[in-house]
Amino acid sequence: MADVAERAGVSASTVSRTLRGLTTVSPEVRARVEQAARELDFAVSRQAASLVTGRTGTVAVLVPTLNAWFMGSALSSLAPVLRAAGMELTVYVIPDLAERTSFFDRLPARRNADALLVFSFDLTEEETDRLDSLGMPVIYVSQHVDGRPSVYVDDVAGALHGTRHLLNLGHRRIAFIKTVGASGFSFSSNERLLGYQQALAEAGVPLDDDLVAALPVGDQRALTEALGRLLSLREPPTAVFAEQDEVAVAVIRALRRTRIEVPEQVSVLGFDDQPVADLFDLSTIAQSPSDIGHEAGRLALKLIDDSEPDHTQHIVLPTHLIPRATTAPLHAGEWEGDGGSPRA
Amino acid sequence: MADVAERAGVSASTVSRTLRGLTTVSPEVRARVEQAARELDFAVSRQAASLVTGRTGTVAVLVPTLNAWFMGSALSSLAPVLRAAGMELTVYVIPDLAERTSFFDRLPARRNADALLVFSFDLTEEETDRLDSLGMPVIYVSQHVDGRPSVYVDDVAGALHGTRHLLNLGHRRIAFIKTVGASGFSFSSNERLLGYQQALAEAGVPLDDDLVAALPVGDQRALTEALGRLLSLREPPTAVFAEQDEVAVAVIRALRRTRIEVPEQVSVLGFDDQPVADLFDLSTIAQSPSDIGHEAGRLALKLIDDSEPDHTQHIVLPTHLIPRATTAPLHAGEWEGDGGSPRA
DNA sequence: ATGAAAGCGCTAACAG
DNA sequence: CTGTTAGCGCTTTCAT
Repeated sequence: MADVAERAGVSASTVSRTLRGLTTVSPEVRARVEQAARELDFAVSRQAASLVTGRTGTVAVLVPTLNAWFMGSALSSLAPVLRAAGMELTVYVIPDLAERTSFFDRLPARRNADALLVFSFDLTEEETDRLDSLGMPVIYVSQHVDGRPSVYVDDVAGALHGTRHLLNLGHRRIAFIKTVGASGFSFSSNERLLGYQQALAEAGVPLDDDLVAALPVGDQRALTEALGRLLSLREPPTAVFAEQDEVAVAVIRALRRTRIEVPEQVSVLGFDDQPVADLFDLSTIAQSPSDIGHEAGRLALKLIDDSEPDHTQHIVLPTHLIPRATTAPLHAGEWEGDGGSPRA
Repeated sequence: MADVAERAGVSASTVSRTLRGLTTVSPEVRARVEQAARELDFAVSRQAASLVTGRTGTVAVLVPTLNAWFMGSALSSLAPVLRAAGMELTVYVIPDLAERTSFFDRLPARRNADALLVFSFDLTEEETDRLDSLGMPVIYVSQHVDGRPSVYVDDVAGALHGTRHLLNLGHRRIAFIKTVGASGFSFSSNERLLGYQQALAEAGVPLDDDLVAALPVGDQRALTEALGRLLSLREPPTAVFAEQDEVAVAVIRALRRTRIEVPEQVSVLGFDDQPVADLFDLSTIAQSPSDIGHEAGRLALKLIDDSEPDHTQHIVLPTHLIPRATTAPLHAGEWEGDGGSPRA
């Protein structure tokens, strides 16, 4: 910066003021400085700047993985929001318990970011408390944490609408497949199960624990077993609501492999509306991770600027049903429904 | 840090030495300092440290998007490599031309990272030159750039093997579907086309431009049109080699919609081995983005430490054919092949 | 093995 | 509107 100052024939302060866009610089001086800076390919060192401002110009995100549709979409739309505000994005990927422990132990984000966005983790209260000690706004994304700012979709309503859709099609025996994350990571499972149960209750359909399965996403064997359990019930389900599209697709493939037709004999409904849902013509509950990312970014910027950190913000985004080809009226199929005609 | 020093009853220098793991600290003092640091939840400010060391402790990556299988996998495996070395990961997402221009204009990474990893961009020579001026190692990932360190898979060999596989199955009319990225971003298209052509040449099969189509990924309409062109050729292809799994899957869906059986009538081969390939039982050429990410990370760390930046490193990773259910011998189908029996 | 002192590059008062 | 001065929190000589 001294070089630029010398070249422009001004003091370092003036260069600083110019480069930060302060208005208290005369046009001609500004021009000289900008030219000098350009000629020298000068860029301000965030390091040095933040040393004195106390702000790092960086937003950190904590994610379980980057290798997932949700994270990819959310971060892809979070990034431009930050960029537009001149902020950098640094990413902490915490794929397993060991890394998780180490992260919460050392809190490397401390002093190295102005805000932290925590994605999709099912945190213990201890961990949340620990994050409170970070000395920066912490925003919880895709999860509701009481008393802390969060951005998430209304999972209960989503699952409620999905289940209603199946009920409206005449289904009464509706299975629900929960996803249990590996090593303590969880998604919005519980909320979605709640929505499912709520819909059944309001329709007067009795809950049946046998219809609820929980399995790790991507575990083919567990899925097959769970499906086997469902199909061998005295009253097997005529519809399956999977809490994630990926699982729904696996269900479809497994059923078709057994020559059980979807949706003629069993309807299948997913949740997410990932690209794969379209490829499989999967009916599903759509959520928009890019909206989530966008909102989370805006909220982060706001909280960074806010001097009043008291008013806890909750941003709840909507979901909506995308009816495609894997859900159909009960009687359209030939499976034995309540009153339908049995089949060989 | 002064607080820690006071609490441990030592000087700031000693705290610094301890926290950086230097050996020149007596065990007892080390213990005192570590305890004090822990009690005060102290974390070193990278900002202040880098001001004097000249190193930021950060690796930057430049990606066109995060919303893609390749990036997600690569970054998910890059991250732990950096973490293990105590480095942070900052991400620049450049989704469009405007952001691209602005990035190369301002080069925000300057002075704010110790190395830059450039993913999957088809850079102009001007841009590459500009990056050279960054004053840090720049590593090109998933692309070969002459004279600069890069990490990529052998696309030529991959496409060569894929095409050979189809040739070995008896196919002679093999279409190739290239992908053209939006707004100047390109993937390894050209290399793959080259491998395809090479395989045909070595088998003595004449090249036919009519069999090569180029379309933007995700453009349903363009795909349908391209397919229409292929299917209305005097000698239509009996196999389609798509340069990306996503396109291959779209091809399969389009063909089946028209009641053209895959692979009985037309074989389809992809490239990548994304999860969706497995879901569609797609034969494909596998590449491993996680290996790429891993190697890129290691290379970055190495170049950061190296004082000798002369020996340009190129890391070329292998691909391999994953034969699944969408490629089959020519005569297994009923389409009119060269000598096959025509069908109604 | 430890401490004292200097200074990394910048911004924030404060003068003028 | 611009320059001067004093640090921000750390690492690094250089002593001891």
